[in-house]
Amino acid sequence: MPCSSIFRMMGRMNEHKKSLRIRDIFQLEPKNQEVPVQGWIRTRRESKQNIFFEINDGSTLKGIQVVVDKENYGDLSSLESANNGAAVEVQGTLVASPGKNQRSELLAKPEGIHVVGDSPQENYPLQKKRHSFEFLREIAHLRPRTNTLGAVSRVRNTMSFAIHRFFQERGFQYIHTPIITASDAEGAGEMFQVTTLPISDLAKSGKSPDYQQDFFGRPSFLTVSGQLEAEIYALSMKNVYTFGPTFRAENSNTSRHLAEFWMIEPEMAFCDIDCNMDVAEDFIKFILKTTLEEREEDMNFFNQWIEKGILDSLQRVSESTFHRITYTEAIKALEDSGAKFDYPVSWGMDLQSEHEKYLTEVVYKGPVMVTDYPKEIKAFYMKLNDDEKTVGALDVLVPRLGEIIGGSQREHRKDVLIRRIQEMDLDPEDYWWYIDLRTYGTVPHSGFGLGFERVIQYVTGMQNIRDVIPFPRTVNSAEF
RNA sequence: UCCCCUGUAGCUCAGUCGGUAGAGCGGGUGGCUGUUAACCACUAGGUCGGCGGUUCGAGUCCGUCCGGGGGAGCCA
Repeated sequence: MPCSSIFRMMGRMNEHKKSLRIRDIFQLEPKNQEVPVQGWIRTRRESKQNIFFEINDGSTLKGIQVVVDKENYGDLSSLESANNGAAVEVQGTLVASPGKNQRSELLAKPEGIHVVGDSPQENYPLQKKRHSFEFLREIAHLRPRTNTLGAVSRVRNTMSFAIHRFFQERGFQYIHTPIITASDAEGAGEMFQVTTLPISDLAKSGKSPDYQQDFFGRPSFLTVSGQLEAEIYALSMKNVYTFGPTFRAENSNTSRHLAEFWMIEPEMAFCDIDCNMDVAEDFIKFILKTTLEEREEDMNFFNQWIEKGILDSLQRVSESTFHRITYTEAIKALEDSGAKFDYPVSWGMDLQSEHEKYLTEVVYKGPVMVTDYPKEIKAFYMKLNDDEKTVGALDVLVPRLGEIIGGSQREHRKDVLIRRIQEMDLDPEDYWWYIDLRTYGTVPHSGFGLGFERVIQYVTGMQNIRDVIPFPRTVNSAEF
């Protein structure tokens, strides 16, 4: 181990004098040194001479084996409550393990195991076997103690930091865009209303609400996107990104939707659609590589138990060059394929998920970036192309998941922007500050958004989005 | 929101033609073993999601409500 790691580890030890994390202990050469451990018991097995515990503290997938030598331990009755789920502190010595499945293990010192909090076995819900994810969702307060949810949690943490690192290393500023917005015209889906008006009383009285009496003096909502605000900062900081919670009140109950999710939205000034694609491609590859490198144990677990072959698949994508095609070329490729689709292909339609999958999995066998969609099926703020028919939209499609990124070059020409707002039957007055940015120092700029949980699903292979966020909020579900 | 599936022991499920309930795991007890999803034996554990209907009789058939899952749409 390099000196720097040892110093870091000693630093951690001094901060938390009582124990090392199990991840750090596994890095040590076993030579009978004293090592304290704090964690929760995953399994207990007993033999004639020994009791074996596996202790997990969340720092690794596999816990450390603690061995009790029954003859020399002393009072064994204190271990009666050392059962699955119990919190324990262990004083032991680190020794090489004669067993097959671990390099080192902890030999408990006499009376060296202290049960801090016991765990009655009659009703402890977590058993030493596979549980359904549906069941685990009902015990979201205990599910991070399982192998899968623990691995998801560590991968999620690593990916969060990889995302920040990607942008920070490239000089992007992290911008905190507002959670509450008074604009209901962002057009990205149903919004949750935020109010301090006494709605129960209003309902009884039958009166309609007077929003001038509401907290902000006007209707307000939870944000569905930080993009418009991110554009403000991009037009002064050049490169910025947001990474925060986002809310959609859609009544959709699927394995890919949440009412509350985390979204990443970079926004770059002096950046056209090609520049946008460069950043998006580098971004995806960076996250994949970092996760594969830094979470090897967890990723092997997903590869074995959740989605066979996912390691190879992610590795390939992280080293590939993404295909770049226009919407028009995509439509032609689908038409020429001769494949039968539930939704027939024609220019002007939006690509359905079956089409996206066909493009990535059959036609190009890898990630595809599709640009220049018909203006009718995209938002008003996307830059109108010279053909007046298409806009500078960008979708990044990957095998297995489909669309992972949606973005565009933004319309930076004031007159065109106003015209597009009017064409969409929106009121330019509502966007006065957005238009103002096109009056003072406007510049071509671009950005994209991606749902953090979707990316975690893609990387882990987890089927249901509710299992990659600690506390999922969906229709009729906000327990915990 | 639409379509399909599903609800039986703490968990995962079986339950035939309508005749008052079964397995594995988990729990408890005992045994065996440097064990590792440990193993073996015994044992306890059920208002079959709720309500209503058909029937001599409903876990089983019908209606309805509630919960869960999958797919679609929409999206991230």
